[in-house]
Amino acid sequence: MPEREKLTERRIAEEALGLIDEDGIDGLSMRKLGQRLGTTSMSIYTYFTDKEAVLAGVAQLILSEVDAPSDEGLDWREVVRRIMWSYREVCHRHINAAPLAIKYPPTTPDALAFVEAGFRALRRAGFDDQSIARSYRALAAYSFGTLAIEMNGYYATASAAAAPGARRETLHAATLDKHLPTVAEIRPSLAEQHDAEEFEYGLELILTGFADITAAGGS
Amino acid sequence: MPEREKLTERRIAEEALGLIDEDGIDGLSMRKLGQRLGTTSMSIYTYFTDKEAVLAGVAQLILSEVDAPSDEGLDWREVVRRIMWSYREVCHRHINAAPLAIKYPPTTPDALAFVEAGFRALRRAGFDDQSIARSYRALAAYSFGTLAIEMNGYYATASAAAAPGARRETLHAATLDKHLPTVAEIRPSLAEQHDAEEFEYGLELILTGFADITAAGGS
DNA sequence: AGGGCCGGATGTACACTGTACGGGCATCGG
DNA sequence: CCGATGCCCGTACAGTGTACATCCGGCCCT
Repeated sequence: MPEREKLTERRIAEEALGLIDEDGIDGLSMRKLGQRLGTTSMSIYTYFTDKEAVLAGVAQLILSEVDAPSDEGLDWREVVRRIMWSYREVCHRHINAAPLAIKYPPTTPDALAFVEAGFRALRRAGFDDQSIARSYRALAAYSFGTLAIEMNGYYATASAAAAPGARRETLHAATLDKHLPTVAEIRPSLAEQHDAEEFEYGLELILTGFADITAAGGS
Repeated sequence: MPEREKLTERRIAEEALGLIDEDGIDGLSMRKLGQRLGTTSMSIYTYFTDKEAVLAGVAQLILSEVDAPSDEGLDWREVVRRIMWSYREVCHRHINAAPLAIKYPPTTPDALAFVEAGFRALRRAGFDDQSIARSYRALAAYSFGTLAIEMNGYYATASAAAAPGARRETLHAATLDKHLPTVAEIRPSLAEQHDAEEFEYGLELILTGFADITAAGGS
């Protein structure tokens, strides 16, 4: 009831993000969102065509939180590093909403700010258009994948007793892992990985690869 | 009606996959699945605790389709290449179900077969446990991210008129892209990328990085 | 000032979802 | 022959997204 502020596309997305932060992405229903805004679910449809559109709006919101460093006097590598780490930080802070940042590309100016910053840095470093596009794609792929792994505790569930929901065929760790000896051997090393370290490892690996591009002379 | 075959965890997962292939992941409902199996929705709960468990089962199913090359006489790079390309091919063939392959790690022996093959190849090439875990993670991250990008036509929607579902604030391409000049410049290059080529580019980049690990002597 | 209008907000209704619960069934061990 | 034990299914319930019709409040035009 206190929420009698005027309804706004922005405000709706913010409140939706709050709800997702608390209850997860499936916990967001139009009715709950309407209630949280002090109205009903149908009011939202004045500003968004769909529930999907609301989700896309939430994605824009969190993407706009990513740092967009001005590249004055910064090595292009450093600019990319800052963007990537900031992206990761933002998605971890809104971990429940992270799938949205993966699914919906940045489209609004605010959400595109960090992309612009990255592109500009690469351009100043002498990358041609195609190399920039390529690098963007590789970096996006890497961060998406990293998030996907870090989210559901990928390796945690992987190490758990297999086939969690299946009622039959629970494979006994001891006996059946002898059909997959190497998997059994490596599992512990997977479990004890540190997310941040591994993220850095892969990121630097990619940056090194890019450096070779520029060394080879761009196009 | 013709479907009076005995109900089975496997058969349920297969039929669910078929339904997802046709109608997408949201098009799968327990009722439709039951009907397709010749029974009702509730019968499924004898074999799976949840709808989620069914989805995890579908994931195992498609993961088990990935090639698991025997590494006899193959360079480890070639083994990894085959696995990665096969993984990509399988996920593209079941493009609607691909998010499941990302969300649920392989747990059943069949689904783990390709992981075992990859691990074995790396081990024979002299990678220690930690390096194998690292490489697995990096490769998984890359393929997940690649899929995420290739799935929803990431760059296609990115290039489309912005904020598709929002009723207000459609940003006019010409005028507002002057606030994001570099983005505007690069967009065409993004649009004309070829998925397979870019996948190969990134994959080879990663493999080269791994080679440096082994050259440096493993640990 | 009065009347028309129109866009934002909402109430109701419908088709559909996942699944808890309780009963029916056939098969098998005693 | 009698239980009993899995498999199967029918019903019921709470909750979902949203189409559609309605309402209300402020603006413009005459």
